[in-house]
Amino acid sequence: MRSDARQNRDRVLAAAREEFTAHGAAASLNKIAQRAGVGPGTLYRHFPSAQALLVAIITADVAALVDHGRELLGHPSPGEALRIWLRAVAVHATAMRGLVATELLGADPALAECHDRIRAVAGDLSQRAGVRDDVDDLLTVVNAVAWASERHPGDQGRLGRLLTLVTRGLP
Amino acid sequence: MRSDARQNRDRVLAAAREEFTAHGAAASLNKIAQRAGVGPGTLYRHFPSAQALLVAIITADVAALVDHGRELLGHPSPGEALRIWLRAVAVHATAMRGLVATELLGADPALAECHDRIRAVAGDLSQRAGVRDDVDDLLTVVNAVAWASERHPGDQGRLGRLLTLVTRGLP
DNA sequence: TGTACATCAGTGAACGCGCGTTCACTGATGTAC
DNA sequence: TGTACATCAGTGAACGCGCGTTCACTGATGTAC
Repeated sequence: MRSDARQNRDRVLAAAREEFTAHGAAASLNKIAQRAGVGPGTLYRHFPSAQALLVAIITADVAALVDHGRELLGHPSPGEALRIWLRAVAVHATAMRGLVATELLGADPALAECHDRIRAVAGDLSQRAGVRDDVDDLLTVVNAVAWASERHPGDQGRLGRLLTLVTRGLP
Repeated sequence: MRSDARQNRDRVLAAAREEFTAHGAAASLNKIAQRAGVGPGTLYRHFPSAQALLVAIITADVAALVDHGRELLGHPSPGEALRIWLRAVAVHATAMRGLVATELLGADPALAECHDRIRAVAGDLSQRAGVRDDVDDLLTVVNAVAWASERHPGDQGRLGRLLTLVTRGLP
């Protein structure tokens, strides 16, 4: 890839991250291009749709999350490891303003793979901690709580309290 | 109020309920008017903004919810009463596609009153059940779970499972 | 190292679209007699 | 009961707006010599 192209691609990705964080699903592609300092055509050259943009952002986040989870498999306290990782998942979800699961992200195969990778790690950590709940249910609750706590940006401790509330029933 | 005006107002409200349920915050006022069989001007005559529409819908729902909660104060099992009512809250939230807390519903005083009334009932039921968590946190979690389970319409039992998961730590 | 040029990325005005919203006009309602 | 009329609700074409998206054109890059 040509050097200017890579640079613009990176700038678009950074701008998209900011816009999605600020406006969630209501983010505008024209504004992302404007914020990145490129024409709308340039954005489309790199990402044919808003979904493609999101996929690129989320794929990177998920890779980091999966690595983190794998490391936590060696944590001395399995229950604690699960809680730490679920919190990291929540923070990731928060950064995208609940977009993780919005309609925008319908049927993209790359996202399905992201989901599978997250679920696999969640499954490993859960099993090690002796949790018997459905892994999807657990992740859904964590995402839901993340989404909810985003909407009270003034209340810093809320995410922590909500996570404590919902994970209190775990072993 | 003139009889035709009341009839149209009711039809707009019914149409709005359907559109908000189907499309959440992305519902279109023009489409609501169309569905109700009135011109857009008629909608505006009754409700000057989307927020006014939502306030009218939610106020009615909340009144029913509060009545239900008051009745449950006489339930023989306080813990069970709280669970039943939280489930009703979740179902109400589900009907509005997570709109209950969207930006659309910013600073309307009528909504603040709705919130206060819900919180009061939640507080009474919680106290009776010996729950020591912050009432707002509890309601937030329930709303979050409702929001999350909406997005899996195929999975009927999900809402119940999620509620069980998050209320398992309660007395 | 210097230059010519093919390639491909970037540009941004312009398009069609559906949105929220308005307002001059029409018409139904309900009242006064 | 019947009629005239004032009131106010309903209409819907039209407006401006910002959106996603396109495409003919410009210009930067990197390579071949």
